[in-house]
Amino acid sequence: MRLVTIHEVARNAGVSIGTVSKVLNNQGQLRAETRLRVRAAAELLGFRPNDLARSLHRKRTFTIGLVSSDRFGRFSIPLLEGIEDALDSARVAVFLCKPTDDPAHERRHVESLLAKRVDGLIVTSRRTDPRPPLDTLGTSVPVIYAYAQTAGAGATCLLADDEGGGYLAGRHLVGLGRTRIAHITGPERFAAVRERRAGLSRALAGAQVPLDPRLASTGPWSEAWGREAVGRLLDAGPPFDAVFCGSDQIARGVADCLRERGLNVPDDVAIVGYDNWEIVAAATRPPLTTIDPCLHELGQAAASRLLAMIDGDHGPAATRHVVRLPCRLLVRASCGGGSSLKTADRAA
Amino acid sequence: MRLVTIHEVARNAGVSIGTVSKVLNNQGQLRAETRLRVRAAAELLGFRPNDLARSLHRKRTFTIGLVSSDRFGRFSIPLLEGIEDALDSARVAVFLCKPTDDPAHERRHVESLLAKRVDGLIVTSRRTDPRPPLDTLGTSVPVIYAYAQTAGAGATCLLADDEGGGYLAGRHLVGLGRTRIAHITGPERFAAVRERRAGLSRALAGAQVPLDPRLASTGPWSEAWGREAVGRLLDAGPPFDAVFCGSDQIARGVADCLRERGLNVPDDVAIVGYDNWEIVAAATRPPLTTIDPCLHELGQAAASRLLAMIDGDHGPAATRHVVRLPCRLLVRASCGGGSSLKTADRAA
DNA sequence: TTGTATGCGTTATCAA
DNA sequence: TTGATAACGCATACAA
Repeated sequence: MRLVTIHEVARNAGVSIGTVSKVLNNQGQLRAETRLRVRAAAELLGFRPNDLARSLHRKRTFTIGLVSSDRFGRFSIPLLEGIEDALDSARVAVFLCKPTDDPAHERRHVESLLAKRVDGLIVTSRRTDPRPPLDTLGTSVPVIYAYAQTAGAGATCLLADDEGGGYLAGRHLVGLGRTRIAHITGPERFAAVRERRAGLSRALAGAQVPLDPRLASTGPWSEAWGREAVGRLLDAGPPFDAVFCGSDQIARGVADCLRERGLNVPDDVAIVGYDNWEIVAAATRPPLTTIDPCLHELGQAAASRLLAMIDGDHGPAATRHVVRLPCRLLVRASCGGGSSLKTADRAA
Repeated sequence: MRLVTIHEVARNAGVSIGTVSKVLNNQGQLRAETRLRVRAAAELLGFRPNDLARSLHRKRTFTIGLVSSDRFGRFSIPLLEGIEDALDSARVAVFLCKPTDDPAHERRHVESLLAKRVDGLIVTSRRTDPRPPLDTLGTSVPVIYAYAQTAGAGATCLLADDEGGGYLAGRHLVGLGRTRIAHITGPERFAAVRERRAGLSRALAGAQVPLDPRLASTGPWSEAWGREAVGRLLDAGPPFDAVFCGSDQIARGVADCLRERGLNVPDDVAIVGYDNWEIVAAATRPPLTTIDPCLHELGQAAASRLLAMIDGDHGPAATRHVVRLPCRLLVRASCGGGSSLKTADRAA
């Protein structure tokens, strides 16, 4: 597949390659007729410039690398789409790297991306807990952590505001008049678990609603855990009129168990989930009011920021820089009140 | 971030760039001592060859482009991972393109990928129904369709064997002694729906078990549809002792409804799902026996095949070439029998 | 055994 | 207004 070069266009148009280059890049002072002739030739021959040669000369490739620790999961998709969204309008392409938690493997990937002279790197993860800093092998490529965090100095990290998310959920529930709020969530070791709880606490404290520790339980991120935990509360715990769940999956388990025990959601118990994992949240009976971490926006923000860094705006240079992006409350039916499908509310 | 070039390595080692190149590529006849010295210099300076320059010279970039119609979905993830898997060992990187169903947009993406001189293209989709052929803009880059299909001549398409999947499900159910098998699936317009049904029919026919048309219903790909459809059958249909579902989501709805109506799965009714969407299939009560379309393997196969095409093996040249990859039956608890978690069975 | 020179496909700087 | 020509960073045939 021998591709046509600028030389052939030049010959065909009866000009020099310099002229062709100028025409194609809209530069210099050229006769209009010449421009037309060159364009015609390029069109005719199906000329498409070679970005390799181009990038070799300019100092940019208009590509970036995406390296993920952990594996791809459902969180990756909105993130990815957000990233592509922002990058696409800037006409930059992204190299995808199969995620892995093996440092040696990651290193090889970075090596390869660097060899391809990517303009920047985005690091993503499934978890929001700190990971070791990405080894950029002595280079100074701009790096941004999206939905990932590292303890390294000078790192720019974009995260969802878990504390704010917890706050939104709590405020919504107390606003609805609920006062006995249970909290069923994931393993304590997740930063997200602790932060969301902090947000919930803040909201309840602000409304003088107590947070009963007997109504809080941590366990696996699963439906089964949601069923089990709420079942235990029903059997042996103090009464409650709402449950804030650590994930939509847990919330789903909670909703199923409550229904099977003859309780009505939201009349007897209101539920707020987390993640806005559409396919689960919308299929739950009743559909879940949930906290949307806005991963698409997070991806966009990360990409935009990276582009800015590439363009020389190194921001607060060499300063650790963690940004928390606001979550959104998405109201469905599981809390009653607004049966409006898309009422949104931003964190303070 | 001025990167060190081969010239600086040469100067540092006191040799010419030609010598450096030879050392780094293990070519020519060089004194061992020279090799060592050059390697040391390269190491010291942190030299990493510029793939752009390299690719400009060789006729390969060791990159491929992934273009998807439709949007990313959960099917994309295993497919993607499979692709990366195979590509990674061949040290080729992949450009990801934000999926879209807009032809103009797609064209722009291809344009950009071609400019970057990708060695090949993989087209993926969410649906298995034919899509318009990818416009490669007059070039002859190798293209392969993975979990996607096109009517164009000379296209190589890799698909999951839906007919075989339906057959596996049917054979499993009749093997378990079920004789009144319902089929609740997605919209008729999906090729996958029709083919899986064909496979089911073949299996039942082979066992002289009738396929009662009153027990077949098509509708949306949703849990709600699963509940509704099986509910209707319970209310007004002929009796049945098994349900083959078009997706794990539908199967989940079916399982939930049956349980709520007081029926036991698998004792009263056995269920086979489709997709092996782990997070749904495993969380269902009881966990779903399901057909795994083996998307990871499909991705791997597509990538390997593309690599072969790139290496000059154009296969049955200019011949339409559709390959169906076998599905796998994954036994969990929803059919009873094997409570073994991972019994696998390949399609004939 | 090593160095020189040319090409890969562009862009950009000068001359003309 | 246009045309040579030198980078860009590397590979390689050929010369030394």
